[in-house]
Amino acid sequence: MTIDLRQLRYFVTLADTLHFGRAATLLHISQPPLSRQVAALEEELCVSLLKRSTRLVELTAAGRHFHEQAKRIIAGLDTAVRSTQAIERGELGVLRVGFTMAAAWSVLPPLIKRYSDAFPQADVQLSEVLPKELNDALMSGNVDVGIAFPWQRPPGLEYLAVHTEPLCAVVPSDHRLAQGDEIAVSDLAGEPFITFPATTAPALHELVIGCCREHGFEPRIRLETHLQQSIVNLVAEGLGVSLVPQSMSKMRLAGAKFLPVSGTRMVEQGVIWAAGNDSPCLARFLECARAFGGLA
Amino acid sequence: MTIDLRQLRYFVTLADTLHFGRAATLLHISQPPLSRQVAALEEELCVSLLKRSTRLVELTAAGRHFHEQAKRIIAGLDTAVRSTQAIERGELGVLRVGFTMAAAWSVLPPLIKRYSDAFPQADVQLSEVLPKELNDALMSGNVDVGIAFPWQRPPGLEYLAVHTEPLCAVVPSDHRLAQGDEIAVSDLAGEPFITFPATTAPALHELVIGCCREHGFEPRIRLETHLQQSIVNLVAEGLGVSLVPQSMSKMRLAGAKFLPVSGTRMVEQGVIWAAGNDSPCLARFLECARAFGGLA
DNA sequence: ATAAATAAATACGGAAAACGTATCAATGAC
DNA sequence: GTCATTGATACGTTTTCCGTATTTATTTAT
Repeated sequence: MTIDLRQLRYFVTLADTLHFGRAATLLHISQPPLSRQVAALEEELCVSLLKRSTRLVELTAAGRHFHEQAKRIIAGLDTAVRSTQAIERGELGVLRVGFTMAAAWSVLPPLIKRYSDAFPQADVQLSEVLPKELNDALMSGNVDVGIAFPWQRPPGLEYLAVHTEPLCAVVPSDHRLAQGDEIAVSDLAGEPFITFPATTAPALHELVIGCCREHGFEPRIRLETHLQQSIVNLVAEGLGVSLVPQSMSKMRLAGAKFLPVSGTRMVEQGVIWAAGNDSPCLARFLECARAFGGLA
Repeated sequence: MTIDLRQLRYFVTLADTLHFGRAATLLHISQPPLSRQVAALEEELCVSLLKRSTRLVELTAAGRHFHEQAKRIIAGLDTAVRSTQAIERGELGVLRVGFTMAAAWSVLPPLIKRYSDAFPQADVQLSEVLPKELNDALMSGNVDVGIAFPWQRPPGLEYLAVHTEPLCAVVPSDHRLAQGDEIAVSDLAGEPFITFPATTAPALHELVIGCCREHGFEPRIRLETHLQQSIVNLVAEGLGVSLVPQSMSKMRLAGAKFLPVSGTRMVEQGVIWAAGNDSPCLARFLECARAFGGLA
């Protein structure tokens, strides 16, 4: 089958006008090639599509059907071209985002909103990943971009910081420190600590411990929990205190009080992606991330 | 947009194999034209579909999408070709059949069954028409073929007989004639007649009256009814007798008895169509009708 | 590190296809 | 009966496309 799209276009115009001369004019060709191409199409189909007389051209039943089909095919190609171009521009497609819980409380929502507003046709697939799993997910191509606290990243992964914030303390509401407004890190010396788990979030874990050591004491770690957000729950139960990213204070919970802390280290969140990933959606997302980081 | 189906076919094969040389072999061309056509396609789309190195060819995100779309378009053309050919052969399409009530009791069911069995994909649209309306419906193209008793037909309409049957008498069950098995037409002389209506079924009306006159009496017409099948109902109520096509005796009804009648005229049923109607479904149907008439 | 091999792109000459002008044939109007 | 209209056909020209040969780049093997 050697049917040509040109033959379909010619036939559709002819079927629309039912006049070889006028159809040829619309197609910006002369009449003879139109006659020939349509005849060739009928030959290839082994179907007579038109009933011709020198005075009148009309479609056969098969011609009417093929007219509809040809229009559908041409329109389908047109939409295929448009959608393909939209995909290359990154306006259409899928962006798989892997985020950590710490990011979910801070930078994730506004960043995703910015991107989704800019590219409403892109399909954003969010999935929570454990920090230690993020690198693998990025390298294997299971996610396009990670949003997380930076950690050791293997060659081939790029990083861009988009957000920094201080740590803050969270203490039980009936704790003596809960009376004041702002505390120092050293005020927490001797308190039982509930920390981010070293196994799944080693970066945040070390940040908190390093912050304490910088201020002259070794934190007494009482609990670690695999679910980061339950740190606040455990504090509210009176089991200890913790240092968490300030954005977690949005999680208002009876029994827990968040306090600003002077002189803490900063928590940084950023986007991580595979350098070899040429997904157009990723490129557009990174533009958003750069702009977002610029105004932070 | 001057995209060519050949370019789609070339691209699909290339995307399937991800190897210019092997794809060219599958397409029975050499490698350079394949490179050129694919490059031309990308040029026309303004989209890079493939990431090439001299060692490795892979699809971009846009290329993966266009691959799917191109396959869909090519498959769509293929089915369009097949269905168009099926339409020309008369295997697919619509056949609009206009039938009269007399035909519905005799020739219509087996003829339609024969046709539907032979062409199960054809869509048969049955509609009852009054005999006097049939010619107009055929000439205007509202129906493709009529099944009816033959009547005056204008030039441009063709007719083919497919079925003949005798008339039979229908009398009330308690009528004196209901005792015997077969009667003569003249036995009905003097009986009140219920006939086919002269206005809507003039041909059958005249057949019955002519049959009586042939046997030496003028029927005393008591009733005519626009609904032909109600003739039997009225006979069952004891209002009179009638001569109807024998096939109507399939309509078993308490109170009415059908009796063979010797020496009646024959009722003929046939198909009627417009000579200029080149519907392939009609052509196939007429072949069925000819075969059906041949074995009757 | 160098050489060989592999794969895609490019150059160029010839073949095939498509187009346009001119013409023919058929049909309907005056 | 003549003319105008319309689609098909003939033929020369232009364009496009293909195939062979070559180039370029990258990977593998020595």
